[in-house]
Amino acid sequence: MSTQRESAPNTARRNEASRRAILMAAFDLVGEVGYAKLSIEGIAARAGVGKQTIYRWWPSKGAVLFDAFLALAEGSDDSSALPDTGDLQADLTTVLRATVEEFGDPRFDTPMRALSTEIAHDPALAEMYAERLDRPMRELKKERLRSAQRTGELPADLDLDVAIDLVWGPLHNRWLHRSGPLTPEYAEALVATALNGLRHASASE
Amino acid sequence: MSTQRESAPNTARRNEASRRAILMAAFDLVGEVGYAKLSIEGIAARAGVGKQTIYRWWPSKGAVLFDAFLALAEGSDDSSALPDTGDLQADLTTVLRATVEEFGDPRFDTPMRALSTEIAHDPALAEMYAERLDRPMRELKKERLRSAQRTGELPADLDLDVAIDLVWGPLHNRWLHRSGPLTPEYAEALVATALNGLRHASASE
Amino acid sequence: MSTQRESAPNTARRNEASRRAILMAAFDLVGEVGYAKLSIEGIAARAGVGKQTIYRWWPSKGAVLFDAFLALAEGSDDSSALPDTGDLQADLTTVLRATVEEFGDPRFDTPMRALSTEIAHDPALAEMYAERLDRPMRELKKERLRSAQRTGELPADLDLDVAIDLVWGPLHNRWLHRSGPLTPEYAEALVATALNGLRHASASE
Amino acid sequence: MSTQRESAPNTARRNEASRRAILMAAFDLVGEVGYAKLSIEGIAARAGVGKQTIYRWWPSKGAVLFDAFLALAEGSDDSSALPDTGDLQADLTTVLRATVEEFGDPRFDTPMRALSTEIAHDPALAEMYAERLDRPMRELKKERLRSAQRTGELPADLDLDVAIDLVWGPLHNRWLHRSGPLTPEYAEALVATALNGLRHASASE
DNA sequence: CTGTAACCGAGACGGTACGTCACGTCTTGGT
DNA sequence: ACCAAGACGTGACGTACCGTCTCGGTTACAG
Repeated sequence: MSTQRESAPNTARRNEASRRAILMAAFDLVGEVGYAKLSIEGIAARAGVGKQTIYRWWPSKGAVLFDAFLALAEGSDDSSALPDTGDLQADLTTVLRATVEEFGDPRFDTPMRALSTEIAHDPALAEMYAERLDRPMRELKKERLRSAQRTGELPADLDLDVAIDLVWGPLHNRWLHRSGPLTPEYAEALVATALNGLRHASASE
Repeated sequence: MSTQRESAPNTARRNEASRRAILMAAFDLVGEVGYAKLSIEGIAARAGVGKQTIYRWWPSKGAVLFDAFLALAEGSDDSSALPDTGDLQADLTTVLRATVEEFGDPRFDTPMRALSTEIAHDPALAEMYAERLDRPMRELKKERLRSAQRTGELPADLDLDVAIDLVWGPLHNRWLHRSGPLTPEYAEALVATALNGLRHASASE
Repeated sequence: MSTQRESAPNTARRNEASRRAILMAAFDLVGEVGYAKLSIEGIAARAGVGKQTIYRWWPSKGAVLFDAFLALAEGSDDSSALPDTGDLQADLTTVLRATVEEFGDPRFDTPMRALSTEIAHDPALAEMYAERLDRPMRELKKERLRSAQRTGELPADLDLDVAIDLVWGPLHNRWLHRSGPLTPEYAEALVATALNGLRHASASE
Repeated sequence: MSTQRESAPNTARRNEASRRAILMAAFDLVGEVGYAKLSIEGIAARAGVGKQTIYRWWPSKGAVLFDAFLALAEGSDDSSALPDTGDLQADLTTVLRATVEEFGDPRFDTPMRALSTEIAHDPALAEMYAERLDRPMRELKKERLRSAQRTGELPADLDLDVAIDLVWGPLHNRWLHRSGPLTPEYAEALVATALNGLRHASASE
């Protein structure tokens, strides 16, 4: 017996060139005109492709964009581990400072923002995002924290998911909602405070 | 000196009934059909109002929705202070647990999500949000933290903005991106870890 | 009590310039590209009008074309009577020869053909055609035949509808189906044979 | 010598089952959904055939339909002669009454209408129609008229093409354009008037 | 107490994009 | 080689809303 999906298109016959052109067009366009003005028609036109070819393979504008990100992520060396000098606070600060810088680059800011908000509205997309993009990155972060647990820098019983949320959550939040300036200093303060806790905030010095 | 907007409509002549009908229709509709399918035409029809009446007073769909929230917030007793029993961790846990519950209510979830993502794309709206909705709530939170500083529960030199981000950021983040289960236990762990810091996470017990 | 048509658009607010531009564009286009390749989009583009403006006022491509003909017919002096020299055969021959010539003109042939076949498929359109275009012309023809009845050229008890069909039907038929050459000679033979009957076909000479 | 069409497919290898399925599907579908909504895709799907198999053998939708008619006509006994009792008027009345009845049957009306209008727009098709379907029927009619010429019922110098047009043209016209009721009485009046001529219309009695 | 001007509902308008359908061409794999 | 299946680029469909623009009707201030 085989898994029988209703009228699922035959992936074997798929045109790889069109697929790539669509993904590239989607990524480029979202950076140029923003997510709100991104249209399937626009993507199709830019990619030199029929609209139906998009509708055949993706359920929504957001799904296309997501795949575009995925292709990009898989193409890059995102699989590289976080720095591990033995000094957790220094390493985290380095990473968050880099993230701050990345957020400041419009070429990343616009499409990332689009993906973030699209995910907020589409649970199916959120699931895909969690599985394919968030989980691998989260695993890298966990690895660094586990290393810190091994050296005794962090307690062994620390809930790593909470820990990661505590360090990266506020940063992502401030970026997405523009609820405050996104500076290297903020990244430093965040790491320091998260590591030491509110009660001992000045202990880092 | 007064800010002179070009051909600004005369607020005095404004029809209050229409304004309220529009705000109510916007809020109701966003809960029924979601933000993406919310349309000015739909709001106008539901409110029994001409489209022009909306375009006359609001620059965008998001602005209408924002005003709808504002009206709701001002109508409620959101201005009440956070609980202050003298035990900061207990009080914050109470507050975050309530927030978790609120996020679980679809009547709040859908419109709030809409506002959140709209803000992410519209800096002007973000500014309004920061000013009119976020700042007052943040002030209440700061007040509670200052109280804790006075009693010595928190260091006097703690950066309260970072502190607030550290406690509420991860929660809001997990809600918006559905990056994990939103449970009371998570709220508790968050408060405990944030207060004690990652290095001393088990010190709260 | 008033006649309550369901969601009928308010004719009063109608833009007359757009209406005329649409009609003209439709007529021109059908002559240029033929009925099969005539599209609402094309008409709208040529007329400088939104598609919705067409859909708002006409139920179908054929209805637009029909109105275009109607406007043309009303604009011209089609209301002029048929010639009446006292010699019925001569007069009918004159008229049919003119019709043959008209059918040979591509500027009339293409759109007329389009209207004719559209009518064949759409009973509602057929009704409109019968009422607005065919009936007036038929009345003019009847008038000429009645005059012949008065002078004794035709019997008083002749069924004029059958008579008209007999004279014009074959011509229209041969034109539409291209079932034979459309010549002045054919027009002459037709009139002679119809007037004298098959049994006495040579009696006209 | 044979007419050599460029890259004509090898008729020998043709799948007869597919051909018949296509023709049947085309005929059935045109009766079900009408000519306008008849599509190659629909025919292919209904016939269980690839689209290419249709495009390989027919140049257009109309050509398929025409072949479907042809197959039907050749399958039936349309080659039978018209009745010849010696009374021309009676015989023609019988034939036209039968035709009137046929036109009233939706199973014939819809596809016939489709073919008729398609012919009006496509000269190539018209030529095929004239050759393959119209000419044989016209020959049968002429045969009956020649018989009447032999018995002296009709003049020997009568133009038979004009005569046939005069009798059948008005009927076909009224059917196609719905320009009046299609009744047995109309058939009778038509025959009588055509035979006797307008000038002696009452002479048949 | 009465213009008159702004606001109001309604909705037509020129547009853009939607998501679907069918076109005619093409490629793949099976017989 | 022909066939079924169906992906492809193309283009039109008919619908939904966009934001702008009259159109009368109705307030509410100004002369």
